[in-house]
Amino acid sequence: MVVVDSSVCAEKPAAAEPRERILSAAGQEFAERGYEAATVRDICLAAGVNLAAVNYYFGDKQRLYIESVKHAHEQRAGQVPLPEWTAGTPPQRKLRDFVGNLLERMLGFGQPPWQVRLMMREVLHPTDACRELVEDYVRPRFTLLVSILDELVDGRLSQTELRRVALSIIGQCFVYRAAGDVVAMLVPREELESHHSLAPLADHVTGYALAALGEAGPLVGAHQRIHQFREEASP
Amino acid sequence: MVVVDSSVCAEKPAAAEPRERILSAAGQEFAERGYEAATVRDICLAAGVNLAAVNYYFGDKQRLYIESVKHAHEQRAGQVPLPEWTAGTPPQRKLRDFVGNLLERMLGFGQPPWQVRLMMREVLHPTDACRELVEDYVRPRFTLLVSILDELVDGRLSQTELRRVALSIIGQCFVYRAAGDVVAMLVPREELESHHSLAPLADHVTGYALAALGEAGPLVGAHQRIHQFREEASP
DNA sequence: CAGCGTGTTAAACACGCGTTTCAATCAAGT
DNA sequence: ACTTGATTGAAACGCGTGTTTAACACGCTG
Repeated sequence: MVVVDSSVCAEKPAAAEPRERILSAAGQEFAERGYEAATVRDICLAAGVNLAAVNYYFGDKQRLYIESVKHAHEQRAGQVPLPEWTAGTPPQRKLRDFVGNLLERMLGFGQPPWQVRLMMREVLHPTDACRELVEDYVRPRFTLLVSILDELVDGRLSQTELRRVALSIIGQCFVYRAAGDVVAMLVPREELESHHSLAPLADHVTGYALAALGEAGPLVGAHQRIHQFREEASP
Repeated sequence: MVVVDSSVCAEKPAAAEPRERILSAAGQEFAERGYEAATVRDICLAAGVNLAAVNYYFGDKQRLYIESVKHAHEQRAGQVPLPEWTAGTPPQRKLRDFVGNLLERMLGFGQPPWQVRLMMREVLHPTDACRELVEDYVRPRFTLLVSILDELVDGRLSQTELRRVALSIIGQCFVYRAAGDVVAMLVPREELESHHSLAPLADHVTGYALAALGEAGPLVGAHQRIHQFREEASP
């Protein structure tokens, strides 16, 4: 009967602690087992709170799920901000930065892996609560990528074609995260590391795109060429 | 207590009917709702059989799931066979055929969409039962693609680089199926059709790869160029 | 101190699930 | 026609789930 919204908790940082713990535990459980298979009991056990807490703070399981997805996204969003570009930054460099940024967020080095996994579930089977997440978060990034590509080809491709190229770039990054387990079965063990480390992947995807767009030489025999667009000391 | 295996049903085509119906209904339910959310009751209701039938034919829910995944795969496998190539077929043509074939299987035109959706779930979260599916089915295709690419660049790329390119190609096709709903949110309504129809997509992916590998001109201003590699009358 | 709201706890509830049971039915074999 | 085994039918059983309840502990206010 007691209605609790986030603004109340923002005023009381001491009381916000169990709420945070529940959100974190719920995110992990939902990401690992899926919505149906994850149980409120396990979540509360992992969070170290009583079974009734989830109902007290969130009302029911579904609203807990929605909040945990948002929570995971908000944590992720601030962690890997886009680099700052000056007016003179060449589009090739922007593209490399964007791809590196995208891969860093998707493969999530040094960050808890369940956050992305949770969002991947939403991508595969969107729920009402998270369509807004696409609007607020995914679309701006997508639009940015399209504009970078537009600058790169200097208006020589239509918007339709630009979107296709953008989806090609995203798809190449996407497959490593979404189908990561299958990828791990397909490539030799010793090669896996290079397939899942950031810089070689980003170089490959960027070089692949630049070559396809005629903004760089073909991939064949051009292994090191795009290194000029890479910042050496990554943050 | 009664053990029933498929060989027995193969001898009695009349008795094989309910088994097939259950498999089909189960595949649909599992694909739509996921393993946990799908209920045996709904499956039996949709199949028009009694609740006890699933236990009689398959033992329990898990074995029904495994069998339904295999069943969906086997149906799919025979439906879209790879085209026959002669010794003189150029690798560009092979690549275009392969990509078209991959997209046709993934986007599944004119075929029940739940079969692919079911397998997508497995790709995202592989279960024990379906790792063999990767070995028997995915790996041969992947190896074939790598060999086509190898023939295309005539040994000028290492196996590691070839695998990366292969994954890039697969990723581009993959994203349209796995993240199809999100893609639908990102591109304008009227453009959706062209993004989800086979020939333009296959042309784009193939052209993108050929351009990146230096086997064709860049995408910019080369809209129609790869049509020479496309068979006009697709089966 | 009494009153009250906030947070927490343990126990219980109602429901839907996978699974089992057992009798009824059907199709041959002899 | 009777027997036998395979198949189907309806009902029930446990069990685990999400959710609710009511009692309790604490801190603050008047």
